[in-house]
Amino acid sequence: MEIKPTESELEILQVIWKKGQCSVREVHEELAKNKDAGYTTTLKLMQIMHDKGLVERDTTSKTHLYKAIITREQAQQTALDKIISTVFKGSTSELVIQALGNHRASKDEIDAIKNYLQQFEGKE
Amino acid sequence: MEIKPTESELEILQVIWKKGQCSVREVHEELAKNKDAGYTTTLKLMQIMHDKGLVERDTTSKTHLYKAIITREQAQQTALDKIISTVFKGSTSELVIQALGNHRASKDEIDAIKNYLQQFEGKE
DNA sequence: ATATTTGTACGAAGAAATTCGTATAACAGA
DNA sequence: TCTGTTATACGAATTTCTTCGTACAAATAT
Repeated sequence: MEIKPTESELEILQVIWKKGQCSVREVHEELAKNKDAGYTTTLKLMQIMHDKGLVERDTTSKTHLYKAIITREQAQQTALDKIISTVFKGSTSELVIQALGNHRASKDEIDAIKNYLQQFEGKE
Repeated sequence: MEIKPTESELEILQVIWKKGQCSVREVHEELAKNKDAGYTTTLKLMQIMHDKGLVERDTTSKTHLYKAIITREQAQQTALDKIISTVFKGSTSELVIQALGNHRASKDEIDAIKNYLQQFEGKE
């Protein structure tokens, strides 16, 4: 099963992931902070996402509540796989280095990564 | 100036980046290995890319030769920026860790990264 | 009770990306 | 020369994504 949320769907998923569960209204309010689109646009997108199986919803009360089916990790993986193969020639390390180099990762971030890499020590 | 190649444009750019310069035919043959689309489709896409300023071309001979204007690094950066903001909550380290964790980077890749991180030692 | 607000459903317009057919020019070989 | 091949140009159909208007049901307030 192919799960590749579109750009707009990803914006919506972000809100749902953050809140855990929410109504169209909540998602819309959140998006409205940065974007400018009508309420029914958000509604329609969420309905489509439901059709596609990206989200599930609780329709017991009038205001439906949406939850994500696809996890943030899955979406991250899909996104990574795609760009690693399309722009990084399949090289994970190139991606990592480019990410660290141009995004000026903070000391904390660098530390987190160094720490993470520790676990590979034994395998060398 | 916004430079965001589409999915198909990226596939084409990959070939051009690899070969440095090439004809529509060459790009098409390369794409045909994995994909199944007509020659004129590739041609049309490359013409559009030219209109958009993603590629430049030498039209002195009958067979036009295309070169990339946008560099692989630019495309990498654009792609990274996008996914870091849309699925990684703005966190570069999360992206790095996810990339290392799920792509089973090889020992060589891990080494390359560790090596790269050395340069941050002084800053700690 | 009835008017207003708040919600879903859904068709369809609009925009962007992709695909392809056809016309036509340049070239190469018989 | 004329025939087949290889190119580009370009209009247009298709598909996918996004946006919005309108209809109508449910809840709320007056």
